[in-house]
Amino acid sequence: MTKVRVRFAPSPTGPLHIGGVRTALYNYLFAKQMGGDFLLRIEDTDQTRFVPGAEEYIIESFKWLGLKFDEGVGIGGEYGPYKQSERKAMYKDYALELVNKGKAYYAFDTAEELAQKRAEAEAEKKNFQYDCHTRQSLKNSLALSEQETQELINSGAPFVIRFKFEENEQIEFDDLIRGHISVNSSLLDDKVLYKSDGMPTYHLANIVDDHLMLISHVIRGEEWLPSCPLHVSLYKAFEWEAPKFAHLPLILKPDGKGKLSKRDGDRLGFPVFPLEWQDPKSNEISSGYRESGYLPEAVINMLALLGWNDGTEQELFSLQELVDKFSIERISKHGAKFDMEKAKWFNHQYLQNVPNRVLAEEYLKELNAKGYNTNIEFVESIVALVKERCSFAKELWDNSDYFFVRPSEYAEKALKKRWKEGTSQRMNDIIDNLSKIEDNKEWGEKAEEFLMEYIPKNELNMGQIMNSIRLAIVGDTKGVNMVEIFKLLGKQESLERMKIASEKINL
RNA sequence: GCCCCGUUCGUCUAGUUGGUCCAGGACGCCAGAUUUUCAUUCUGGAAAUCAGGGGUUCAAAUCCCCUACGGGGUACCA
Repeated sequence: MTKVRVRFAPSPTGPLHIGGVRTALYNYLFAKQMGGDFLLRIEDTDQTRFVPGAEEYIIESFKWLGLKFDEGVGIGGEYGPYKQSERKAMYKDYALELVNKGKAYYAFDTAEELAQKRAEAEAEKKNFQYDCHTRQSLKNSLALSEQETQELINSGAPFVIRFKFEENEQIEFDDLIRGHISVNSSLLDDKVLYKSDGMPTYHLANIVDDHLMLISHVIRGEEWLPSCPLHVSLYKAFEWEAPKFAHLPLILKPDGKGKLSKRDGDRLGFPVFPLEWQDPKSNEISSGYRESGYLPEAVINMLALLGWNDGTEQELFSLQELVDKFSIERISKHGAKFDMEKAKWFNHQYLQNVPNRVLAEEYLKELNAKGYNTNIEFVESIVALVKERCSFAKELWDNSDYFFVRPSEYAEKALKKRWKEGTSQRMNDIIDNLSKIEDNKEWGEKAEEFLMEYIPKNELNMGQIMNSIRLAIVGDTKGVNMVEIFKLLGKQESLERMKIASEKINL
């Protein structure tokens, strides 16, 4: 059996779409499971759509995700170059080979002429197609005499080379996900293989490169399924063995219809791209998973499960587990709507596994940037307490700001519920009593002990008093266990805040 | 329009060769418990007449056909 070699082949026309990331991931998982190679090829045959920075973006994205290529752009390898623009010279010979074999032909119709044909057809609610029914009436080497053709070429007239589909032939192939597919060739149009600018189209380049690079499996998005019969026919025309095909379902937008687009992310508030991207022309910024606080492991896990599962109820998989358990047969056939709530849940799961120290170091930087001077041990103990209530590291602050700042105001709702007539006086009495506790490490426990005794003794309501204290110290009804707050804040600060509240609210 | 692919809870899906599926899990939602609060966590609940209609069969989410709907394609773009 030949070695498994798969490729991810994006075109550098902008940031990498999350659907593309999933395609790459599935390629990676399959390759690694089979002990094969995973290559990165850049398909930049359309020079008009080139976007500066896109290629670097793609490479950086995979670096962040932790998916390593074995071969390709940025790595090298013995089947290079891996950028199609650098392979430009070789494609023409292959196109000509097909012409010589009678499998392709020259076409001299200009873009304008074809556009007009299409417009005419559309006016009649029909569809113009360059195919076996129309090609004899168009300007090409099939309709023209050999001499006319030669003269046109010699005169330097621009031409393209088109694939010539045979008439009424069943083109059959098997898709690893969808099974057997059969299409009649008469329905297919004679796709351009070689453009007038001297570049191949995707169709030609991808077949030639996959063949030369010994690609064994083509795993790509469903949008390629309609042109797969052409690809299969090309392999046949070249008399090459075709790779196996697997066409992945698309990722759809969460609401409404259609495939997930760049706009949906910004509209619905979740990233569509792995990394933040600024469009070089419009300067428009699109958010990225990395910048939004997602962990790469969570993104990978989430994406892997969007259209695939291992048949058990397991949902959390490490990359290695995915490699071990992945199977193309278990990929679903239909598109999947992106679910941002589930994405969030995945991140929550993974965030809990990040060591407190690591999170604390990150958080400390954020605190320093905010102007708070503190130490790593203190931050680490805070992280340990509030981590589980966060889905993202950036939520740490909202869940623990009170450890660093005194409340500047008291939440209105909480105030109404937790601070009644006479509470200030009660608070003052409690402060007096707590002041008597020795200021050391045990002060928090001692304070609790005191309150557990004091509250019932004075026939007070436990919740009411504890929550008044919480309101005084935190400024809201949120926060971790009161004793933990006492401990971390220390006696002085805790009592100070209670005093301030008692004076400020004064009820 | 034409071609291709698809269609199980709101969402992601399980359901491999038809029977133990009056359809299971997860996210989300709702309720209860725990927590002196909020969040977390735990327990429970609602939630798909398996797109609809015809077959085949003793038996169909599972096989066949039709319809509807959804998606993709229909460029000298990938």
